[in-house]
Amino acid sequence: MSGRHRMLPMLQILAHAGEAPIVPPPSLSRTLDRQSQKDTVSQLLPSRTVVFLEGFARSPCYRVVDGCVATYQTLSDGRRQVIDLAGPGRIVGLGAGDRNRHSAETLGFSRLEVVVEPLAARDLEVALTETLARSQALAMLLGRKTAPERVASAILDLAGQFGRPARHKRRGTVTFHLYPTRTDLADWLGLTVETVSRCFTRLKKAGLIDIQHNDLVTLLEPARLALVAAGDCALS
Amino acid sequence: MSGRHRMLPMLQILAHAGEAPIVPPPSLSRTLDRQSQKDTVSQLLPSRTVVFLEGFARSPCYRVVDGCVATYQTLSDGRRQVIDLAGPGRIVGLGAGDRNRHSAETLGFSRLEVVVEPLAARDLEVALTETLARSQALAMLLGRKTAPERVASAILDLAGQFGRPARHKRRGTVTFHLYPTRTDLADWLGLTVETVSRCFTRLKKAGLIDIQHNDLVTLLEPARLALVAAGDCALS
DNA sequence: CGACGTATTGACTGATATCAATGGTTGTGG
DNA sequence: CCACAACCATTGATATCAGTCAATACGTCG
Repeated sequence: MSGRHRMLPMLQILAHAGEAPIVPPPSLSRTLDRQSQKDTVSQLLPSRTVVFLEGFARSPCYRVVDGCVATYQTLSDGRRQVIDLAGPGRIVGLGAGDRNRHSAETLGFSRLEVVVEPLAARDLEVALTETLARSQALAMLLGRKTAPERVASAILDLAGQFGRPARHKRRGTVTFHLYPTRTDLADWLGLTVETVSRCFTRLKKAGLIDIQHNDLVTLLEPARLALVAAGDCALS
Repeated sequence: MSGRHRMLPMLQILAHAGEAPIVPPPSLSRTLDRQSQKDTVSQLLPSRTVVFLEGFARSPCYRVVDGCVATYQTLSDGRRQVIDLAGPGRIVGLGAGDRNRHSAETLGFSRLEVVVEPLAARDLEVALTETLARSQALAMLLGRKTAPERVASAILDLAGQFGRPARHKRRGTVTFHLYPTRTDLADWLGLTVETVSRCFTRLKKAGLIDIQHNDLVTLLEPARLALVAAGDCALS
C-alpha cells in the first residue's frame, strides 16, 4: 500500500508543508499562465499541464472544452489518488474554501476555458451534484469492487465521456481515445500499474474489449462489460 | 472482496431490479413515516431506522439534529459501501435526479428534521461542497491508505463530529460515543469487521486510544493518531 | 439462565502488491 | 537514417496485507 511513487514536484511538497503561500504558484513552464487566461476565452494546453495545485490559493473553475483533465490529491509520502477524470463539458475546480482541495492536470492536449464567477446558481448546483455523484460512485468502486470490476467500470466511464458511437464495423461497439496512462488509471482505481495491465489483458482475452496502440480502446461487448463492472459476472 | 454479506431487505432487492416504483416504499415498521414528517419539525427515530432507500423516488433532505445517520450504496450481490456518517448539523439526502442515489439509516436514537425545499442557495452550496469534500477524502482513504491508517482517520473524523472536549482527566483527550458498529465501520472503510477490530486492538495497545463498553472511545494521543491517519507514522 | 447479536482472536488463504526482467514506442541528436 | 535514452506497458516470480474461516468471549434482552 506504500512504496514506489512518482517523484513529487517541488511545488507539491510546499503544498504539504502547511505553509503554502496564498499567492499563485510561480509560472513554470508547463504551469498555466494566469495572465493569459483573462485574455482568451479558452486555452489549448499541452499534456501534463498543471492547471492548479492542492493547497494553493483557490483557483477559478475551468470547463473542459476538449481533452481530459485529472484531479487528484496526494499524501505526504507521495501516494496519489486521482479523484476524477473529466472530459468535454465537465467542470473542474468546484469547491469552497480559500485553498484548492486537489490538484488538476491535463492528460492530453486539452482546451479549457475559465468559468466566469457568477455561474448561475442552478448550473453550479447541477455541476456540484454531478461531481458528488461521481465521487460517491468512486468510493463504492474503491471500497468494494475487485480489480477486474474496477477496470471494467473505468472503461465504461471513459467510454461514456470520450466515446463516439462510431460503430464503423460492428453494431454496438464503441471506440474512444484513452487519455490516462496505466499509472493514471492505477491511481484512479486504487491499484498498481501492473494490476491494471493484467486486467486489461484479461478483458482482451475474454473478448470484451480491444486495444490498439495502447490508447485506443474498443468496447466489443458493452453489455457483458457492464455485468463485470457491476460484479454480476466474474471474469474468465 | 466478495463473500459474506448481510442479508438484503426485500425493498433493496427491488431497488436493484431496475424497476423500482416511483412511489415511496411501503411504510414498514422501522421505516420513516412520511405523513408525520409534515406535522413535526423534527422526529426522534430509533436505531436502524431507514430514512430513505437507494433507487426509490427522491426523498427530501434531512438535517441531523442529534444522533448519527449513515448513507450507503449496495451492489446487487449485497456488498455495501457506507458513503458517509453524518452527525449533528449535517444534511443528508443531497443530490439531484428523481431517485435517491443512496440509502440512509440511523445508527442510534437520532433526531432528524426535514429540510424545507427552498433552502437558501448559498446554504445548499455550502452543504453540497462539504459533502463533496468528505466524499473525496473518503476516496483518498479507500484508494491509498492502509487498514490502520483508515481506522485512525475514521476515529479522528468521528471525534470531530461527535466528540466533546470533555477532558475530565487529561488535557487534550477527547471522548465520543461510537455510533457505528464494527460492521458499519468496515463498510465505511472498505475493510472487514475482523480487520477493524484488529486495528482497534493495535491502536489501544499503542496507547493512542482507549475504548470503554465497545462504544465509548477516548483519544489519548490525538496528535500521534493524526500522524498515523496521514501515513506519516507507522503503527507499532 | 439461555439465546442472540456483536466483538475479539487465531490459523490459514488468497488477491493484489512488489520486485524484476523484457519489449515497444517516441523523441533527440549525431 | 540510425543509435540511444527515456518512458510506458507487459509478463513472471514472489511477498504481504487484508480476507476468510472458525472458535471463543462478551453483553443485552427475553
